[in-house]
Amino acid sequence: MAQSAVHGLEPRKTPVQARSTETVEAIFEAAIQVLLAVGSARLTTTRVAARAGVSVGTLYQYYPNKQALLYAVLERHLEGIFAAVEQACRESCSKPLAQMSTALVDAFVTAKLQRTDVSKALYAVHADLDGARLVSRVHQRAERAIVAMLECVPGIQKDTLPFAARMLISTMAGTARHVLEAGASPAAKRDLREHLHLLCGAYLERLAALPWPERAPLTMRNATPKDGV
Amino acid sequence: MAQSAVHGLEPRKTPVQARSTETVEAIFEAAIQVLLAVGSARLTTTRVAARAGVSVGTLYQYYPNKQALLYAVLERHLEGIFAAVEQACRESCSKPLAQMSTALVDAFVTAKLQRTDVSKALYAVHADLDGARLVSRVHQRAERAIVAMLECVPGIQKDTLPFAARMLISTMAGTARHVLEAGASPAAKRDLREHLHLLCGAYLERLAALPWPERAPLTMRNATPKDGV
DNA sequence: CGATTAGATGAAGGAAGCTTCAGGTTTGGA
DNA sequence: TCCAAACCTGAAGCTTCCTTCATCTAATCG
Repeated sequence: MAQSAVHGLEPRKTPVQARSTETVEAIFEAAIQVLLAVGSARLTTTRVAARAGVSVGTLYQYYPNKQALLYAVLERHLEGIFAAVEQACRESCSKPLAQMSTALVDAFVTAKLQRTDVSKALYAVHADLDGARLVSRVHQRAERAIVAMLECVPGIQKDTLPFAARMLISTMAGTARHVLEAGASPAAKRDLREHLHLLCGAYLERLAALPWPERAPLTMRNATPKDGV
Repeated sequence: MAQSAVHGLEPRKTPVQARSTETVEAIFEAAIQVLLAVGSARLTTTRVAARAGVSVGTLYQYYPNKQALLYAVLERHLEGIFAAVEQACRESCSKPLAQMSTALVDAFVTAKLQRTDVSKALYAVHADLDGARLVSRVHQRAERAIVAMLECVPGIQKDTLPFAARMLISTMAGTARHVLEAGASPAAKRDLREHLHLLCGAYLERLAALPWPERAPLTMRNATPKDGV
């Protein structure tokens, strides 16, 4: 279950009896509810506890502090999304490039837009926590999966793949965020998916068609002036 | 100077004498300094005032509250970046598609990565303030500029342009954010620029090559199953 | 050179909310 | 049944920080 690699955010105590297992889950769900109801800025531990039907003290028995609680929520959310991405990558390994792209985009978009409200609310949490570290950890797994998938493409430049994977992830994340923060109308959701198909498809095909350089790959160490695409 | 369209964030008093003009600027700069020094979460009005060499009371004479101050900082930052983008669009109107893409990417990347530390620190501010509204206002201007530029491309589907422009902006913003939050090494900066050239170039060329549909544009109302890119 | 306006001060009020802990209740096994 | 461990309670301590305002100094003008 992906050990939290951040100090001070580990659960304080692990539930033993069934009663407390339910309590912990109730607190977790309540955190999401409160997030949706009043937003990240006005989310307080007391409010979360009240919503969960327990007292604050109980909350602090399982989460050492407010951050830890929010961290757990964010973590589960991200895990869900990138698990979907990883699976799509695994399943598309032997397929043609265009289908890889489509599968990747569809997996991400579907997962990310499943619970529009939650996705949106969690952007604020991400900032509070300095979620960058968590995000980068989760992204890294997705990145590896994408690289593994793309390595199956014949003739592709392998050394560009890690950064290309990061580009794909951050492009999908960035555009989705934009759509979410703008309200995520049904039309926008549809457009997002279709344009991402175009965008990622075109990018990957161009990457695959890139000529093999003699000595200087795309990520070159020796500075030569850039001239055009 | 782009009237702040958000209530309660307007300056409380406008400097009249030269002395106070300097004070206001000092406070503004101090806010950035403190942001870089201790981060958004630990930025307090007292700290900012101290760094500016004035007392808290003075700060509150010009900024009605802490948010207003941070809003001003974020606003100037975004204005700077998207002014560069707008200019690039204006200058590339008659050029070929590939050069449009390159100019757009270069303008954005150069502006955004100019002050890596500031860009990075402001992500937290964006969240505190619900900067989404501000961002969308600034993005809208950039979007219009991009659309105007792309409309010069012969044979391109005009009705896809607004969303395409949003895709370009949010792609650039998303990938840049990723690079910034990962530390923005020189290598990553270089890769970002070059991959954005590939990505945006490929996307735009594909958009331009899109066949004109009979009745159903890309944003179609009647659901037909998707089959491949 | 007064009078008036602009600008600056910073101690203190006050709100908000995280976290603790001393003491109660429930559970489950012996 | 009885006890120890698990679990729960919630008032209160404590910290942090935003914001105000009565008061003081500096600039400007007739």
